[in-house]
Amino acid sequence: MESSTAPGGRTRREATRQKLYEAAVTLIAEQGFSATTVDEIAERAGVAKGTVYYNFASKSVLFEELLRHGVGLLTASLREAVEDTARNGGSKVDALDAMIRAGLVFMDRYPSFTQLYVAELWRTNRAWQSTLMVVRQQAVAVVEGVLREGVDNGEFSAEIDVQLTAAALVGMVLVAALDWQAFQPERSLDDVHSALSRLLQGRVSGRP
Amino acid sequence: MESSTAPGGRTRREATRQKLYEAAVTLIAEQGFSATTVDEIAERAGVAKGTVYYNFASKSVLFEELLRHGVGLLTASLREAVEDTARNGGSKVDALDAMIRAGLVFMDRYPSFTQLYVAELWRTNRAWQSTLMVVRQQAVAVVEGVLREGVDNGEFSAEIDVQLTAAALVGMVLVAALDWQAFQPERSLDDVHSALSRLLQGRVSGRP
DNA sequence: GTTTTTGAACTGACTGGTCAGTGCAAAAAC
DNA sequence: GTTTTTGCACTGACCAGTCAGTTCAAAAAC
Repeated sequence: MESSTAPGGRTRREATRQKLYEAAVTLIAEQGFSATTVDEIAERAGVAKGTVYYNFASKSVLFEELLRHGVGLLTASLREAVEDTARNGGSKVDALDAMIRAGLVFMDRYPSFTQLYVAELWRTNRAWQSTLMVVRQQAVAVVEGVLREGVDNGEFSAEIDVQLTAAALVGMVLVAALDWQAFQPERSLDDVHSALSRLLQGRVSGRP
Repeated sequence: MESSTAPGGRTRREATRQKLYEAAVTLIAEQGFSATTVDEIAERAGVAKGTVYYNFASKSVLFEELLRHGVGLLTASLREAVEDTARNGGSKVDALDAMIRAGLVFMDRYPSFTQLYVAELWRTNRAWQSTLMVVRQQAVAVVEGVLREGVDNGEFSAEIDVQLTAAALVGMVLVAALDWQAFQPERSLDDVHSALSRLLQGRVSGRP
């Protein structure tokens, strides 16, 4: 049994799954999981309904794998940003700043995924609740790690609450990015980034 | 023929609507709008399904009025916080800090509403989209107002981006509060408040 | 020849919304 | 002060439509 590979090295099946992810992510971001029908997903992906069920056990499973896939990309991107600053001898604040930028870039590239993620994260009593917890923790842990290292090396106050501060930072970026997209999409990524940098470094009050 | 008033002076109808709001808010926060059935709402409120439609034109209308109701409470609370600090001769940073606290208190008291609001705010193509925009703006405008006044009186740097900064601040509080509730509910409100204060005032890096 | 996809038909559970009818307390009629 | 009327608030069985998931024979892709 050998899975034939398409030009890109992906199997045919993977290509189909990718199309289904892309179709599902925009539809679910717009309408929510329950309001999105499997027929719609299949139609937008340009495949037959039977194909959806050939590739995924159920609508929920498709969604769960989509979540894992997307957060995996984000986490990898955050980690890369941290490693880059470390390689260049940057401080921990630089690492946080690089992560803010990486987050903004991700949300700029995958706005639908971001919407969908925010919309589902704090729900309770849903089938994919545990999946969501796991992937969330993967991403937030990267931020927490940098904060902790900063505390250890004395760059950050020992009194900061790592967990809460990480959550607040993530929220800051998340909501600013969503507002940017929704209400002033003409702004550049650099604009948004510098506004958030300023806030991070406490340069809101006072001068320089 | 007079509309009978209950002990509190509220009409019977208003009492019923309140019960429906309360039932709807928790169910929709948990499951989302589409996944919540009118039958469920009626059952939890302890009324018949027909009563829902006697009091609201449709499921969507019930939801829209619920949104207006909830954000109205939040906005009032934020305004009050600002006025209190102004009365006591506080600075604009004090006003921001008071709003952070007011936001946390609100989210502590109405966690379900907060969940539901976040989950629906950035969706597109939904019936209540415009309602949501309006109420969001009411709330965010209070924050923007304080920032603008701070810039005018020189307390804040003239270079801050009022709109983006307001959004980021709101996001910071929102996400920190949701994470607090979801992942470490044992923490006190003061704990969370001081972590956010620290971040607001740029006391993360460095010492005191 | 094996894997994957197609597409249409079907099922059975569920859902938003409807509507004829009920209960009841205040008002009107007597 | 008793009887009758009024209309608001509520009820719950019912209906027409929708959707996730199944099935499968045939075709296409590899």
